[in-house]
Amino acid sequence: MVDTLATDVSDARERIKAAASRVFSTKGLDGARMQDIADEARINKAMLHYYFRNKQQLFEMIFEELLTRVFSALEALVADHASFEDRIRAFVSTQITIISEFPAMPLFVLLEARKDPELLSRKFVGKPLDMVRQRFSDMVDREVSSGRIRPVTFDQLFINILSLSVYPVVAEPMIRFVLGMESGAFQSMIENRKTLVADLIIRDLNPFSI
Amino acid sequence: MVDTLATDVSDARERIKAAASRVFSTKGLDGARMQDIADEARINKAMLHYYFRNKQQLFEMIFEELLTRVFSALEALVADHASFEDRIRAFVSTQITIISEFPAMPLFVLLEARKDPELLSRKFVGKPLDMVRQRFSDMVDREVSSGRIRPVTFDQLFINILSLSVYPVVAEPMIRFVLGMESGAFQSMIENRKTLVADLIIRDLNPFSI
DNA sequence: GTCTATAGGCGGATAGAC
DNA sequence: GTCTATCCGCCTATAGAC
Repeated sequence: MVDTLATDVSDARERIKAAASRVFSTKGLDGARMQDIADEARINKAMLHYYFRNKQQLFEMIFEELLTRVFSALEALVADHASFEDRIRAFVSTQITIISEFPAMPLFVLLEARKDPELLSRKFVGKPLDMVRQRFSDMVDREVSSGRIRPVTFDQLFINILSLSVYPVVAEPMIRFVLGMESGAFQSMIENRKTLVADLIIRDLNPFSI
Repeated sequence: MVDTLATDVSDARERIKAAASRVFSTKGLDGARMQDIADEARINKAMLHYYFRNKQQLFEMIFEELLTRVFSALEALVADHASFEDRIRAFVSTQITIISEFPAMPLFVLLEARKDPELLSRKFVGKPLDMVRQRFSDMVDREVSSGRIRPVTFDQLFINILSLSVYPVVAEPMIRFVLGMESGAFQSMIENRKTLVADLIIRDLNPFSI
């Protein structure tokens, strides 16, 4: 076992990061207790400060790693040579899968980004985000000008896809409360959305719709 | 001035509630400082404890009032005698307007609801939520069976409307970062969505779409 | 590297004068 | 009702033994 990329659960450092992901993403930065993270990682509280100088530094590391995963999903939009439709289907499905793993993650990311508006740009300078956006934006424009989809702005299309994919997972407590859903029903509803959302988006882009 | 319903800003109690709304909804329950709320309300910290026994009680009052406003918007869905389409348009527009006033509110509502899963049901028992849902659900079913809209489940329709309306406002920091938007551009984009989202939903319900 | 014990401070809450 | 001063617990962080 010399796989340096694999997450080694026996490694304290990796256990801490996994524990911190869970605790931060459910309780937020302020609500999280170093003791909670230590317990979750089956480690002494003092060891947290041995591996990571302080809470803020631990948080920023987790923050960055979570977002890197999310952003890398964007590459499904430009990476391979699939059709426009298939790219959207892949993106929706990936996005829902990732968010489902840490459903509260967008909550704390957005809360912290609001408290510290520079956080995002501080952590993600020089990442290939602009390029991905540009390429997907161009792709949308090509589809529009060739008449394969109806005229839409890239921005609104992107926001629609993200909203329909991410929000339902994040808003689980509210949705289950308002619609009176059990946990199982909620989960299969989310599962359905991996295709349902893509269907909606594709249908909406059809140039021959009303 | 004997209007007991109007919010009297000279009344300390009302100033505190307004201040607490702002502070809680931007910093969350744990991140909010009683001192911040006191400053924002231009009042002494001790007075907070005079008017509201403790932080938790102040929080629960704000929580309940914010959610009551959101839920009451649901009544746009069933209240008057407008057409199905107009009800959806009214609901989308109202929802975006309310959320825009306290954009971070869903963040802290959802975060707290996750930390304390009983919170929602504890605070909202006996409210006319079930009735509104039932009436709107029936309405959807009638539209479907009469062939005026294509077959959809009420649940997924509701979730789509909510996601498209609420999430973009909530996710402002992320959207502006990824799409490189200035504050002004973002706001007019949101304003556009008041009709754009309704258009999308209505178009999607058309039984003669592809 | 691991752990115990403890420092140190922040922030919620209260006492008590006015 | 309003304010100052202060208490006290909780939680981050570190010192220091092993």
